[in-house]
Amino acid sequence: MPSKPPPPITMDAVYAAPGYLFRRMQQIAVSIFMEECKAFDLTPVQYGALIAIHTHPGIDATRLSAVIAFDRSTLGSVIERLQAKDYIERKPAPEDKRIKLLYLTKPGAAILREIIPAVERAQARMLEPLKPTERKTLMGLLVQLVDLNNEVSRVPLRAEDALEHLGKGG
Amino acid sequence: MPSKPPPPITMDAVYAAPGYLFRRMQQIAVSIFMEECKAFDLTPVQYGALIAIHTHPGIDATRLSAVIAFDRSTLGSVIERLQAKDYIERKPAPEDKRIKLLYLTKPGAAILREIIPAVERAQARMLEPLKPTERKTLMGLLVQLVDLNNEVSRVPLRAEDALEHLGKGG
DNA sequence: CAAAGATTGTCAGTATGCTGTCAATCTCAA
DNA sequence: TTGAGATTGACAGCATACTGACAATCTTTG
Repeated sequence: MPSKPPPPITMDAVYAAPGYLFRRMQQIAVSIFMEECKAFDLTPVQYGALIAIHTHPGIDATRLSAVIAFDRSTLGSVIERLQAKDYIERKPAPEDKRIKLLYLTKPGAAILREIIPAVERAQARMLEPLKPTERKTLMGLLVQLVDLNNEVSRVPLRAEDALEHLGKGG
Repeated sequence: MPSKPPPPITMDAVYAAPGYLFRRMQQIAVSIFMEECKAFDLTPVQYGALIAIHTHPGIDATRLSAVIAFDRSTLGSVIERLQAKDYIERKPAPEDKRIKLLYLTKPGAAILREIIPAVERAQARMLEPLKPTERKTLMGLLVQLVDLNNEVSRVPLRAEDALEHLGKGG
């Protein structure tokens, strides 16, 4: 009794594989974002960081990395670039000498307000080829999938857990 | 008559945005791939390149970049690494001194055969949290979306067009 | 054939993304 | 209180990803 034959090695299998499709969509999404937002010189990641700092003023880098599902190491350089553009500032935490707290500057808050419509356009364009019902279905499935796979990638903390300290004393 | 109010600036909006979900899923997908394939020391991109060279022996770097939807610049270093591992070899094209043709070596073909089951496991794990019907729906929508957005990102050629030269001359 | 234009592989430069490590600092238990 | 362990930000190192530029080469056109 022969065991089942090995799967064929073809590109067609790759093109239909989840891994390929996710990589390709990410590629397309970044491309559309950069196109719509090119007037602002902000990357998707930098935008995400600004939004998170706006939502949680005084957050530290480690917690920020958890909130935007971003590696702690890489985030350092992202913060540097945002600081160089004068969009954020870092203040030492009084009660803990290790921590530096992150705040939006006035220009940071301003560019965030201005870029939002462009980001909305970008997000809409990514799904534009689909019918409205299909868009809802896709987004619903993706939210589920990301949520249920949440512990897989090395994000150290869930967003909620990461922000416990902001509740007390804020 | 006031125009519609500006959208609220919150992380919730980010978490439900296509751009965020695509980035997150790509992150998770790579993480799962690396986990399942860690015995082979191959990245998803290197795997894709090997598959493509296997499917199209004698392909050149530019066409390869089109086939796997990969930037021409980045592909240079990927090829270097695969060559350093002795998985591929490059031969100058006799009729065009600019071009170097890519071939799998014996070890390259061997590792490809061996890694396939691990890749299959990885691909399955990415969708595991969903029900079978939902997986099919999601993959169907993603194939559509990637296909219809194909010209957006800077991939220079469609896969089919990229391979015209391989038809003539066998 | 010669000049204009396109293609190929490569490089420099920037920005993610990851692992692993480290010193400084904080926390907690003995 | 002191020492073990955890946390924080920083760094080194590797691997994508992208833009733009370049010399070498090929193709097309006059």
